[in-house]
Amino acid sequence: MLKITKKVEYALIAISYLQSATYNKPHSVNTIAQKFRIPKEILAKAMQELCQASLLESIKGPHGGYKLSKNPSTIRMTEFFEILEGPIGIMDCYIDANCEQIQTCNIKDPVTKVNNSLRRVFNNLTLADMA
Amino acid sequence: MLKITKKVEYALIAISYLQSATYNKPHSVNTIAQKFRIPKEILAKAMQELCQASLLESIKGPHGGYKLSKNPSTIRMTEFFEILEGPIGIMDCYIDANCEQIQTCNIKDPVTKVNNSLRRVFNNLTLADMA
DNA sequence: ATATATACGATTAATTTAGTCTTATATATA
DNA sequence: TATATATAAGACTAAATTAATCGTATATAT
Repeated sequence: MLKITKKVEYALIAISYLQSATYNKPHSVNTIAQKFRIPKEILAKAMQELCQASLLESIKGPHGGYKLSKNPSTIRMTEFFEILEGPIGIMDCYIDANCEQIQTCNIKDPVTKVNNSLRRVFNNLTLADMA
Repeated sequence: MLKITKKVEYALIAISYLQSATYNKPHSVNTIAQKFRIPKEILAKAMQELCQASLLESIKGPHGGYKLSKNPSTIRMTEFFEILEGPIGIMDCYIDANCEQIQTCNIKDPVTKVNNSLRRVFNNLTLADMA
């Protein structure tokens, strides 16, 4: 119930590690994956997405890897989650306006309120809180 | 991201309906399923579980169905969710203490804090808020 | 050149969720 | 008392999502 995906979990582990590790030195996906015994391919994909969103900086080649490119305390968890998995919400209708049952739906308003509450929780948490 | 299941969604629809409908009269799964165009079997299963947890009262036979057996404003969403889907938490380790990576896990504490925040949100919402 | 790293897409496997089907039991009422 | 309507419960199938793997291209330090 209300689970995050492994991709997000692995990304959190990596970000937490980057915060505790040497700041100016890049850390490779291989290193992190081995250290925490997580599949490197999934982590790699997450890191690429975070890089595209410019939360991370990537350095290619030997001794390369990823570095934090922003202060984690400035990144809200909402943003982090949504880069990796799209909008936060307990039901899809929050975005998917194509729901045919939208007229008869009797829980639209409360669901919106719950979504807002959830977003409030994750707006008040930053990546720095995950370290 | 952080979605509820259809079972929970359908149960919310039904509970919301029961709150707006005649209180002392039972309402059948068939009626509710047709009214909101949702699959009756899934709804039926949810209703049975809520009945076992004595949130609902069931009346068998013709003119039977389900009635609310408690004031919805006294039922926390936490309780409601957990009857239908088990413990709330963004990761399984909250309950599943068998995780082999628990020693090396560097996000255990923050994840616990997030879980607590989530539970706080749903502790402060009651079923009455969903009507 | 070579080894190490990211980038990205395709594919497969596993798990979870959603939905259907079947049978049993209770009961109102014609 | 037969019948139709309802819940109870579990088995089963289908669909969708998630997790994991594989392959190939590109960049770059040494």
